Order: sequence, then structure tokens, then C-alpha cells
Amino acid sequence: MQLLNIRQIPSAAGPPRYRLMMSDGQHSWSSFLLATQLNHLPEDNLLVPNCVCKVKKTVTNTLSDGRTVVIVMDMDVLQSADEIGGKIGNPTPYDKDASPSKFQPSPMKASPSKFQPSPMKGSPSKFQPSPMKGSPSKFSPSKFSPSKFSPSKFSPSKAGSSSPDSSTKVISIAQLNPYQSKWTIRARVTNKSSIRNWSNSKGEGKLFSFEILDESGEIRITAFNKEVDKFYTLVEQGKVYYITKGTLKAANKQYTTVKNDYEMTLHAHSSIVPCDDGQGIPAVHCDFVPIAELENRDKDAIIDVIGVCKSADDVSRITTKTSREVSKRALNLIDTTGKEVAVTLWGEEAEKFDASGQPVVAVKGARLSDFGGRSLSALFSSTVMVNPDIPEAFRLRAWFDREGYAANSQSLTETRSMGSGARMNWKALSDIKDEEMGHGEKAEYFSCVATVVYTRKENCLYPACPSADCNKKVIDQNNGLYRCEKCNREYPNFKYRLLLSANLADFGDNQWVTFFQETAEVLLGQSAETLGELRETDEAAFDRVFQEANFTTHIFKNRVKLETYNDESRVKVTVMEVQPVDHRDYSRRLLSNIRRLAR
DNA sequence: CCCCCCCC
Repeated sequence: MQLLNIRQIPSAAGPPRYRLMMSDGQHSWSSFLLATQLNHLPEDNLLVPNCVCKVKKTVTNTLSDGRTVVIVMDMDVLQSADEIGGKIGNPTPYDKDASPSKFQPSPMKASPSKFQPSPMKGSPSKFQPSPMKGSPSKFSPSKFSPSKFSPSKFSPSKAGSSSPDSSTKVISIAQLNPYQSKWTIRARVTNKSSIRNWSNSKGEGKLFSFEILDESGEIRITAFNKEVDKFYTLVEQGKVYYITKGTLKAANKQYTTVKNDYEMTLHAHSSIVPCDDGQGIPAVHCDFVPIAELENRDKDAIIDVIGVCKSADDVSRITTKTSREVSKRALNLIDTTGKEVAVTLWGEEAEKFDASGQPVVAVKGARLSDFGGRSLSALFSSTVMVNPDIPEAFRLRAWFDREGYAANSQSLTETRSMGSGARMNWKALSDIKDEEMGHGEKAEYFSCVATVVYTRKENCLYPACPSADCNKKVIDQNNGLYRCEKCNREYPNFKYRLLLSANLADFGDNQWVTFFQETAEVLLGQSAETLGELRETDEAAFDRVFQEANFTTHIFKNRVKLETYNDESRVKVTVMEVQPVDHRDYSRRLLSNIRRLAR
């Protein structure tokens, strides 16, 4: 169609609304309204009179006075106004009463009253195709038989304040839009949140949200305050409901992974009615990734996983970076690949989880983390299902009870309690030379158990730039100021940083290594700041710190790399982590060495 | 009208 005219209509609130006069070359008609998500078209001067458009999606509303408005939901501008240069043909104003045949190709659509069948009346015509589309709805009566909306199963008396006359056609989730309010959808609850309270400058309140699914798509629904009281217990995960009179608004994609441009808010007149017959409404679909396969997936991937909960941590409380307290609990899931992975649950989900009986646990939409190698975290958008009623769960149960329970499985997730043993690259210090470690292009990492035999306390502290992320050594200007060459600034103060050389020894060799700030603080058991103070005020105490660190034994995780300065190469070993030795780490390391010697 | 996805 060709756009003949466009004007902004007065609107009290919200974004501007544009009314369009369109022409098909024979007729013109001015009761088109642009959906607000297309406002960029006129605002970018793309939709200007004379341009030719492909109208791709519309909805038709009949106003209370009987007038018809067509809302343009999606359109492309095919040819610009400049390209066209003028009005095409000589269209006359369209009068729908004068030429009914034009827009009513099918006898099905003969009378407007038939377009608004009520489910209570058992009318077969559930889905009203848009007249502008001129094509039948993809929802054929055969697919959605009237019996599924039988009066006995959908009682108007339950539908809030709505009278049978205002009852609405059952449409699919994909057809929901902010421009039509008389509809009913029938969908399954796939994810229900707990009740959450909020308090901010705009006020406070409570809310919960849930996601629903039908064969056409999904949408998120939120209930606030009174609607929480009204609907929270009614809405159950996995069940099918008729829902009417929610308010549609554009979804903020920033906050949701639900695939819908809109989201729904419930209000005083909304109704949610259980539907006993969920036939034809899909259940939650999961694409389970075998646990062993998680090793090959990218960090932050959102995946579905299922496994037997072989063990679970006790629930614990942690404090987040933003000082919020939250409960967490990690589960260890195992599947038939023989691999395990840790999955962390949060909040109420962590508190209420019952690991007794080693249930099958499925998590839809967990996020893959690289913590401890590979681990998973449940998100607010995740669905955790305990002993779900699905074939995968039955298979896993049978496998675990028959043989899986005894499997000598390995976890993809290293934890503190296992001493990070599974994927440690244990070495003896002599291996550094024997295996020419770090001679390749990339640095190598290894772990060892070793004893500190010497620490070079001289020059272990240096005055560093006091600005937050700059650790550059400052130059004493001898006038009370310290100059940082990196920041190109002078400061009245500095902070102490540690750069400690030490010699480590084990049963076969010794090795000079470097500890930077954090690892040196762990080794010495003192902060750089304290050490700086001690050195200035109490040299004996300063010396004692080093004496106490001497001849202590730890697990050291190290980085090794061959470095070359002016034709001279030497292997540089940097300590990345200092950990206490426990007997399991020690045995593991011994075993690793024994196996290696046996080869 | 919320919008938090965290911790080791």
C-alpha cells in the first residue's frame, strides 16, 4: 500500500501515536494506527507520504462506537517517497458498507458478531484472522477442537467481573499485543517465582512472576500486591490455565530471556482459571546436555541438565558483594556419562531442597560457569525439577540404582573439599628442569608440595602508587612527594606492595620463585601494609614474620615460563596460589608421582 | 510498580 498521509494524534500519556491514511491504488482509508514499536519509521523520516509499504502484520479493533481501526504491527517501507514522487492512481475513500465483498472474502467472516465467539458459547470459530492478512489463521478448528473449550471446563462465573457478553476469544500467546484487550489464552505455567518484596524511591510492594507456554510461544506474567494474594497459590508450576484481561506492555529484554516482545501484568480484573484439560498445550521442553559434554561448552552458556543428585552440600548463608545475604546449596549431579557436576541453587530453592533419597534433578536454563573447571548455577529464570515425570528421569533412576551409584565417577567441578585434586598438575620441583617446563610458547601451570627454605626479606617491599589499580613503584622526590611515572603524577603518600623472592625445596630439588602481593601476604600471614609499618617501627617483629614463614610447607600452584633478557634465558616461576596441605592432597600428589615413576 | 542471577 501507499502511504498518503500521516499525522500524530493527541495522546495523553506514553509515546506518540501516528494515524495513517493508506491506499491500495483503488481505495484510500485513514483508520490505520501505527503500533508504537514502529514509531521509529516516521521519526526517522522513512514513513512519509507517497512511500510504498509492505504491511506485514495487523490487528483489527472495533471501537465502542462501531468504527474499525487497523493497527499496523509490522511493516517495511519498500520504496521511498522520493522514489515514488506522487500519488499512485486515483483512489477513492473506502466505504466498507458500500463494498463489503472487498474485505470479506469468506462467508465465515460475514458478520462482525461472529468474530467474537465466546468459549462459553462453544462457538467453533476461536481464532479471528486479521482481515488485512487475507489468509486463514494457522489455527484450524481440527487442531483446536471446540470440545477442548467446552463450557463445563471454563465457567464464566469464575472469570472475575466479566460478564458472558464481554467474554473473549481464545487466542494464542503469539497473538497477544497491547492493542487488543478482549482475549483469553490457554497456556501452561512453566516457571513460577517465589514472592519477592521490593522497596525503592517509588514505593514498596510485593510481586511474583511466572512464565507460560502454549504451542505458539511463551510470555512472562507478573502479579503485584493484591494480585499476589489473589493468584499466588492458584498458579501452579506445570498446570494449564485460561487467562484473561492482563495488560500487555513491551518487555524489557534486558531482564528476561523469555522469547516475547511483550510481557503481561495482572490487574484487578484479570482472571486465571484452571483448565483441567491440558491436551495440546506443550509441556516444558528441555534439551538436556550430557554432563561430560559440559566440558566442551562455552562459559556462560544457558543449558538444561539432568542427573541424579549423588550428594548435596548443606545450605549455607553467604554475603554478596552488595552486602545482601543469600542462601546457597550446591548439588552434585551425575549422569550416565559417569561425570559429575556441581549445580548451585540459591535462596528459597536452596533452603527447601531435599537431597534425601538421591533424587533425579533436572535444571532447565542453568548457566555454565568455569568456576572449579566447570560448574552450573541456577538463575532466577531457571526451573529446578525434582524427580520430574519424564523418560530421561526414569532412565537415570534405573541406571543409578543398578550401577551408577557404584561408579568411580569424576567431577567436572573441583571444590575446596577435594583439594582441587582432580585436575591438579602435580609436579616435583626437579620436573621443572627435567621436563623443560615453560620452554614452550605458553606458560605452564603446576602444583607442588614444597617447603620454604629461604625468604629474601631485603627489598621485598616497595613503595607503590597509591591510586586504586596502579601498582607502579613510585620515586621518592625527597620533598615529601612520591612520583608515579605511569600516572604522571606526584602523591603525598604511597602504599606498600610485596614482591618476595623465596626458595622452595622438596625431596629432590629446590627452586627460586616469586610471590607477588596476594600470595606473599598469604605466605607471610601479614598484609603488605602491616609489614611496611613493622619495618619502620619494629624491625625485630618484622624479622619474626619471615622466621615464622621459614620451613613451612604448603601446596603451591605455580606458573612457569622461560624468559629471555639480552640473550640470557632462565625459567621464571611465579606462585599463583598458596594453600594449606591436607593429607588427601598429599596422598594424591604422592600417588601421582608414583604413577608417573611407574611409567 | 520488579528487573535480584549472587559465593567460593
